Amino acid sequence: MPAPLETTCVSDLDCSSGSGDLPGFLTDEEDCARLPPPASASGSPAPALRGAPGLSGASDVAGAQDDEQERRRRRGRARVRSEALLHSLRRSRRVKANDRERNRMHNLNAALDALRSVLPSFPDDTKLTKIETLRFAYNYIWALAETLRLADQGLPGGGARERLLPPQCAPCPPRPPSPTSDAESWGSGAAASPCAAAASPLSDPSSPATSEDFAYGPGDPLFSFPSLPKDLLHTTPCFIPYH
DNA sequence: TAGGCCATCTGGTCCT
DNA sequence: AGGACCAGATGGCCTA
Repeated sequence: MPAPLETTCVSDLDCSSGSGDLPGFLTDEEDCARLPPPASASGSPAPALRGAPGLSGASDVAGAQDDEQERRRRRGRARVRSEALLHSLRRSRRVKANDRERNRMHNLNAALDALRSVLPSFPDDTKLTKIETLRFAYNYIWALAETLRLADQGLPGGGARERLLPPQCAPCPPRPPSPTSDAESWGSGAAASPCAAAASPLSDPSSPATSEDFAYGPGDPLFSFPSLPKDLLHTTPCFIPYH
């Protein structure tokens, strides 16, 4: 539970807390500065509290007490105004910050949607989660780069790119779900990761690709839905650092 | 009902 | 000083 907004200068003794940036009202500090020191502090009544001309005795004391009470009331009202303004100022800044943060996250989500739109689609239109989108994009880029590399090596038969990457297929062959957690598979490095074996669509990255290495798709038993997306994304290369 | 995913709020930190 | 970025907290929704 987030801590509630703080207020300052809540104590009668606290007249130094910063609220001086709020224009148009008497701050606590100013309020305190204008008031004479308390009688208890000086040991004698402040000069301003001394009797007005024509007053003496008990009425003199009563008048001083009234003045002190009035000053306390004014100081209290000023403090309330100060705190209310400070609170509203903080509140408005917080609301603006929330708005910016919301907008920032919307932009981030829009970028993720744009990324999803350029990734190979699944037949059932399953929307990838955020983490799945990032993993899939990573794998997809890897597969495309690998495809280009193999094509540049002059894979026999021609049309290597078309054979390697059917348009409706995921870039990497799905594997049975890994028993290890994401954190384990992501945090242990590419080589040691259970994903490492699947990091390459080839059983051996150094060996030439065969059509079987990439031959999967809607006709492939491994290409079964709806389990594919999550299985694929849980078991395909996981090189994005996870912490 | 537990767990996953997500949106939002919030306070802290860094940068301009 | 204000904005961007980040991570933690929280609550809602959905699914197995």
